[in-house]
Amino acid sequence: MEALSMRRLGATLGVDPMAIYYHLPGKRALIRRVVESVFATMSVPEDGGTWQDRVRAWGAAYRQLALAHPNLVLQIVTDPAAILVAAVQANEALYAALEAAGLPPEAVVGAADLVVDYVNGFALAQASAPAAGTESMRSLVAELQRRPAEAFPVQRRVLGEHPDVEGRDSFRFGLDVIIAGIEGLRSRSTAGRQ
Amino acid sequence: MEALSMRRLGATLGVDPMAIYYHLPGKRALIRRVVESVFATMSVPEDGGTWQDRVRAWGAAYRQLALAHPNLVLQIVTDPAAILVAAVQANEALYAALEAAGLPPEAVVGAADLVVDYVNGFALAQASAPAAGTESMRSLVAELQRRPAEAFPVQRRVLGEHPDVEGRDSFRFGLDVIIAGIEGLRSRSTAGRQ
DNA sequence: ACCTGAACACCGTTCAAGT
DNA sequence: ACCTGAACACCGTTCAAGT
Repeated sequence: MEALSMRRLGATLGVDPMAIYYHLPGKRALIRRVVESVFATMSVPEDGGTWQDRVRAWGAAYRQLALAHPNLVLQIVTDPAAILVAAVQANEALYAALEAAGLPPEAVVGAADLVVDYVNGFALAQASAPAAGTESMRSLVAELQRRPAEAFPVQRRVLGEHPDVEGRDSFRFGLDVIIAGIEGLRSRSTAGRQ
Repeated sequence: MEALSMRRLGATLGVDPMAIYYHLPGKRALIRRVVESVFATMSVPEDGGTWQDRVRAWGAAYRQLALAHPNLVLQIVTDPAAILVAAVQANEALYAALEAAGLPPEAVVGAADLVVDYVNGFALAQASAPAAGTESMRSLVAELQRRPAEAFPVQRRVLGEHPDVEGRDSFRFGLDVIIAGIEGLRSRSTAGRQ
């Protein structure tokens, strides 16, 4: 996706590449516009279900968006202004779900950042995964085998014992662990039970 | 840090830029070598303390490395082969800590991926933060004010009520929530208590 | 074995000029 | 108001050639 160059864009528009500079101040501005319009696309079902389900729904929506537009996450994470645009657009539903969990404001912010950072990290790892599927599990094992036999014993042991990693959804797994952690926060911060 | 170009590297080595191609097959190979040598630098104290402390120590070490070499995380996450090199190097200590927590192998893998994805997401967000300090909190508020007043009500409310976000370490906060979530996994997967 | 230099096919961005 | 074209200062990589 260096396919998006000013010159190529100009070419596919059948226009002199430099015409773009009349409409936008530069390439970063172009990317910000793309980010903005893609995130306007992200629809996460408001309300309905527990706050846990709403966080999961948010995660699923973000992930779907990242899958539909690989490299986009990279562009976002690379440009402070794009981060802002994306964050403001996407965070609303997430904040709402976490507020519904009964968290105090600073915990809502902290928990939302955690979820966003995780989801971005996951999306990036997945975007540049060698082959889809086992999410680089096989290649990790292969890399280990290329190293001296006595190195990295724990990874060898754990990965040697690994059962079918095929069948599991590691995104969902991570998100569920995070949600469990947030549940702990909740009981710590609320006086009674709710 | 597009400062690392083959031509510039050649120049600072006082050598024809193309001489590099005799030693390495291309720029990606160069970056992989850099990643490899930087990660060889990452030292996380083996043993000592609870598994929770060891996970925190690992997180702190990774974070320090990311702070010392901003853009590096971006290069890693951008190149499948670099991911492998970095993962194999860094994951050993993390796997060891999670194994010590008494998790079954597939949970060790899942939890390690979660921690790594979070830490990468955090590092990337921080690397391109506009101004250090509040971690883009101020600019998020500013961005909100540039939008129509009726938009994004939840974010306005929560961020309006936010107390001193200055004083808190949001990396540590997120990591602790994750650790709490992993503790939940543990009690679910072990027969007795340990 | 190691380095050089010219060349190729690209970039983003500027600036003066055209309609 | 909107587009063009030449130019500038870069990229990564190839390939034949030098020592």
